[in-house]
Amino acid sequence: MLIRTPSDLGALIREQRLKLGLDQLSLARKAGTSRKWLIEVEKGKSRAQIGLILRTLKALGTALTLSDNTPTLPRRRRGKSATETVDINHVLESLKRRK
Amino acid sequence: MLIRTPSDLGALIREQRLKLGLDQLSLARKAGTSRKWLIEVEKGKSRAQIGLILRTLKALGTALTLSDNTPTLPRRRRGKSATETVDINHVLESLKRRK
DNA sequence: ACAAAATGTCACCGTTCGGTTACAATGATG
DNA sequence: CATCATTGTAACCGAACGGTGACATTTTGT
Repeated sequence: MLIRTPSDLGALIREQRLKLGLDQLSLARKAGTSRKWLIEVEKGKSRAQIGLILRTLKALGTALTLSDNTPTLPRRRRGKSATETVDINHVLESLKRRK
Repeated sequence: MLIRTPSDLGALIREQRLKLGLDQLSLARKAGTSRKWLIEVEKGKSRAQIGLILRTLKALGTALTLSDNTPTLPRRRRGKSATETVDINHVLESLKRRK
């Protein structure tokens, strides 16, 4: 998934945190930040510092890569097109959050 | 290439800027930042704001993606489950811990 | 070598940061 | 219901932010 806005990033951080079964305090400690900061970042804080962000991603076992956005020709998937995957974590997350 | 530190990011931004034949002032204007800020970012400023970073990357025609480095599970045979990347036991474990 | 362009450095300054601490709200479990 | 864990909110405050504009240095082209 492409990260184009701070909100995208916050959502992914939260998603990954929950995927690992960490609460905010645990992750904040692991990343060397404060829980307050993590809360704001997960909400999409646009002025958060890149250094803390990268430390947090590292604590989550992830890293960023740069994707060239130059218009590419549509590419055909190899094999069955049914390889479109379902994000089971996302599904479970949605179920948990239903009111 | 993986972006693990602010210096990694700065180097990539500079590289991409030069690749496009832009000078610092042009890119700064395009991204809605100042030249001073861009200079510091290209040098690896760790406290640069994520929002400005993302605007800059957009102006460069790029975006970020998240690469998951969590230890992967043993490979399975090719076929449907070959694309499965979720450790269901881990997920359930996580859910239990939420009590 | 010279001029022009690009890059780097500096001081000023209002704004915002992020850690800390405490407390409230939400939610899951029994 | 009561209890506990998790998440969200608030005020305080020294430190750093990022824009501006001027100047210095380096690189580029002729």
